[in-house]
Amino acid sequence: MVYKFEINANGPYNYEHSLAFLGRSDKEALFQVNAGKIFRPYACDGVNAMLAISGMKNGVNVEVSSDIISGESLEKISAFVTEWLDLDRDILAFYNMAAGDKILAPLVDKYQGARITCIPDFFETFCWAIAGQSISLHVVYIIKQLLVERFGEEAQILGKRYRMFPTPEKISSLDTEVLQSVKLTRNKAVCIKRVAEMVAAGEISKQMFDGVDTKAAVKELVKIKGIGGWTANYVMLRGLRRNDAFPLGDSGLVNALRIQLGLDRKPTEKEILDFAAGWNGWESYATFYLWRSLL
DNA sequence: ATCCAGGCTCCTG
DNA sequence: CAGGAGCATGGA
Repeated sequence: MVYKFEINANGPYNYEHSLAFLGRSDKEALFQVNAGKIFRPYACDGVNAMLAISGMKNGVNVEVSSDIISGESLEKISAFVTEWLDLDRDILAFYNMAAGDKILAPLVDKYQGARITCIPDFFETFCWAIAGQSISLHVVYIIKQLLVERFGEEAQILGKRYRMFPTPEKISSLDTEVLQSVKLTRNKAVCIKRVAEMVAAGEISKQMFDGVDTKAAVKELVKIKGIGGWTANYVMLRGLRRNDAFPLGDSGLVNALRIQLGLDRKPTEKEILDFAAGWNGWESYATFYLWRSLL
């Protein structure tokens, strides 16, 4: 059966920007972009379905194909898509701030309606961020593919088999040597295993950071060996959907700024903080729009 | 070949 | 405390 519903974004939204970001790699393991539609196998709490997402004015259409599905499950799927594409965030305040900023003004004009592509799964966010330290995006996609293929659980959807992102329980059960075999450095393998243990044991969770400001949350996360300022802020940005996460030193951020400002060298961290002085509270979206400028 | 990728730890002076 | 090597891998 196919169930259809719409999700309206909270404020400006242009689906084309979601497509551009989601379709940036042909190595993506968890979903597919094809002819303007996003196809994603979904398996959660015993509900298996294929999602087909397409754009509409200021929102998306979602088609859910599944053998059986409850209204409650459809609501969960709606919440999942909303979180993934960041459809519920009120971004008008960001636009108001950006309009007066010499770096951001042209970007919000050019990429009107672009929203951060978030990562709804808390553990997956960590894996992506940790794996992505100091290597090119291309290689992170390869690592993600290996993680999913080798350690992800299978889900049966409409007669076909798909693999989901590995659970923290599964990853925590692996020897670090095994984890290293998916092109992770030893430190990254140890760190991912540790985070897997912590998530599986409930020592860290999204809910735990409810009401905790971003700087304090970052301070907690960097206590974990292998997680530094960049990784913690990245998790805050894409996983916990904070407005004010700022992955300083991020190579994409640095390069985008260099290009936007026409510099013949990379801006220093001090200079970046200076540029960002007026972004107060919207560093996440500022960073994402700069990333968007590199696609 | 050499350098750099959406970094972090550890060691040195 | 700043500075630099080492880590894994693939692309330019």
